[in-house]
Amino acid sequence: MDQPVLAARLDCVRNDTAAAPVRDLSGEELAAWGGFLRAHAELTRALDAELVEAYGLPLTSYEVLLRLARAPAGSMRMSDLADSVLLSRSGLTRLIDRLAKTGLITREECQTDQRGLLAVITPAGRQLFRRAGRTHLAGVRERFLDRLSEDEQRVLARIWERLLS
Amino acid sequence: MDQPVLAARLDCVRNDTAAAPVRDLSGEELAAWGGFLRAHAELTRALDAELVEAYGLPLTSYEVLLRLARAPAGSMRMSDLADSVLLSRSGLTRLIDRLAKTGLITREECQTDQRGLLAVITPAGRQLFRRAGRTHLAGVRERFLDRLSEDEQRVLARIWERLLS
DNA sequence: AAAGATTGATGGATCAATCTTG
DNA sequence: CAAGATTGATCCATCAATCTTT
Repeated sequence: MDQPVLAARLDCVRNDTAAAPVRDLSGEELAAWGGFLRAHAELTRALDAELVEAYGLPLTSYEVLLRLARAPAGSMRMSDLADSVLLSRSGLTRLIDRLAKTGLITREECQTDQRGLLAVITPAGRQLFRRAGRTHLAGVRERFLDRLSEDEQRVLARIWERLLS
Repeated sequence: MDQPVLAARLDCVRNDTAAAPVRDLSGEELAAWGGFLRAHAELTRALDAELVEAYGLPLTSYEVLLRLARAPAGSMRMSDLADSVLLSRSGLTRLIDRLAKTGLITREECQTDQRGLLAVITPAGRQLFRRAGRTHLAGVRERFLDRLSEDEQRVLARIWERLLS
């Protein structure tokens, strides 16, 4: 059908036969960066599989339940929720659709602003969250936290804070 | 249509009204783990967008070009390639389809084993890889490596190695 | 039968366009 | 018109089933 994207892009970058001034990653740099990518991939894959296996609940859905369970009145505006779980608006809309279909979440109108909608966690949602939380926390501890010293945890926290600022 | 997954799963975990013996994450633990997730999400999102914007080349495709460019003869078996970029077999098949359609990769039969196929990077693929590599490395340095001390890089490398073993 | 690769069905995410309310 | 949310089209990944070669 299409495929024009790459072809088009190739045209705009003609003629750079000049030498490449790119220093490759050093061994240490590669270990720091590549390991980061690989560790994330393996951890999230394992944790997601674990939750799906035990409760049919993917990791992203768990994150949504987590935010709502922590929020006052168990509810949040759709936009805020989307931001907090790093999902697009439309992505969250459809995720909430799914969670609502299984009764873990309901939608409520927002009193102060008729445009807004609230996602609210149901009692069933809270119950599943509590159970899944046990599994999930155990997994995070076993695969991640328990393999780090307190010192290393502090170093990591400092690093993430710097990267995200 | 269906939705039976969650409902079914809820049934199998009846009756755990007992107290939850789950200690929540401490502040430091949360910072180490949550920051890890968040940093990964933001970094890969930005790096992917950068490559797509400049070359129409998503990050996963770039990774494939990288592996092939480094491999002897610019070629790898489909299975090995799939493993090395952490993709399922079928996922890789379709990704190679796309890359072949734009001329960055070709498929070749494997001489020693008629079952196998080789993915081979083309000259056009190498050229795009070189260009995209500059962009990508610069991005990784700017957003990640340059914000870490050498010491921190070493600590990270040690941690990833431990997590992945 | 097992291994390598592909295909069909489906899940889950995105962007762009749209609808409603402020 | 701007903001909140949803819908339509599409992209990218997975699992399960299949086909070929060993």
